[in-house]
Amino acid sequence: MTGPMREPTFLILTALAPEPRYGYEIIREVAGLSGGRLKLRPGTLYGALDRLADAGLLERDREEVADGRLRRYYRLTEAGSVALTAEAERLDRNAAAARLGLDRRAARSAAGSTGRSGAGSAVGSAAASPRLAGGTA
Amino acid sequence: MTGPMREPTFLILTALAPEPRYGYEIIREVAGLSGGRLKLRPGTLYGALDRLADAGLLERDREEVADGRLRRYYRLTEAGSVALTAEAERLDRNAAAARLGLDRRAARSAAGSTGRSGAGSAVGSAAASPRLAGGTA
DNA sequence: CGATATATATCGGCAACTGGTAGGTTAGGC
DNA sequence: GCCTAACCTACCAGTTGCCGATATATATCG
Repeated sequence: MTGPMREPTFLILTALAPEPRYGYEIIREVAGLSGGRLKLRPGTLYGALDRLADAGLLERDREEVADGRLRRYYRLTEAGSVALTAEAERLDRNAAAARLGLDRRAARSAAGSTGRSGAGSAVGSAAASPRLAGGTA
Repeated sequence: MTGPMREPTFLILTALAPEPRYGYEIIREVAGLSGGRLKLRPGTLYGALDRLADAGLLERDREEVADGRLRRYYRLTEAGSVALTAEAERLDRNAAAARLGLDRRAARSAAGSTGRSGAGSAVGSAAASPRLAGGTA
C-alpha cells in the first residue's frame, strides 16, 4: 500500500487527518468532503480501515459508548500522514500535467490545426513533453 | 465512465490531450509524465484504450506505417477533454482537502494535544469540517 | 408498532489494473 | 548470420479495492 490509492481510501485518510473519528462519522465526513458525491458503503469503509491498519497508516484510537451505541474511533498514524501528504502531491502533479496538456490542446485548436494532425508530424511527435520535476502519479 | 478514473486511465488521456499519439508513444509519454513511476503494460494500455473509446472519450485518429511498423494513432474527443478537465479539478479539490486536514493536524500537534484526544471531544467531534464549494472527488 | 437514524460488521461479484505472453519488424553489435 | 534490444499491436489470467448488498443492534419519533 505505497502505490496510488483510490479515492475512497484517500478521503478516509483525509477525514482522519485532523482528528480521530469513528466509522459512521468517517462516512459522513467523506460525504461532506466530496460534496455528497461519494457515499462510502460499510463494506468499503471497514475493508479500507482494515487494510490501512494492516499497512500501518491508521490504528484504533479508543472505544466509547454514546447513547447506548458503541463507537470505535480510529486515528491516522505518522506514516499515514506521510502517505497522505505524498498522495496529495501526486494529485497536484497529475492535475498540473493534465492542465498543461489541455492548454496545449486549446492553443492548437486556436491555431486552426485540430484533431487530424498533418502527415508531417508522424516522426516529429516525439517532441519534448512536459516533464514534471519530481515525477507524477 | 463518468466516475473517478484511476491513474493509468487519467495519464493516458493526459498524454493524448495535446495531440494524437500511437500506442507505444502513449506508453513512453505516460512514463515521462509520471517521472518513470508508472510503466504502462500493453494489457493496461489497450484495455484502457478500448474502454475509453467505447465511452467516447477517445477515438482512432489514423494509421501510419513507419519503418515497416504499423502505428495506430488515437486522439482525445471533445467529451474526453471535458472529462479530463473535470478529473483534474477533482484531483485539485481532493488534494486541497487533504492539505487542509493535514494543516489542522499539524496545528493540533503544535498545541500539544495529539493522537488520543480527550474524552470531552466525543460528542463535539461533529464540528464543522472543511466543506469545499463544488464538491471533491 | 413501524419507520428512520445511528452504529459496527460481513460478503459475493465486478471492473480496472497487474503482470504477463504472443507475434512481428527493424537496427545495431559481435 | 545470430542475438539482443527497441519498436509496434494484441490478448489474457489473476489480483485487488470497491460496489452493492445484507445483517445485527440501539434509540427516537409519529
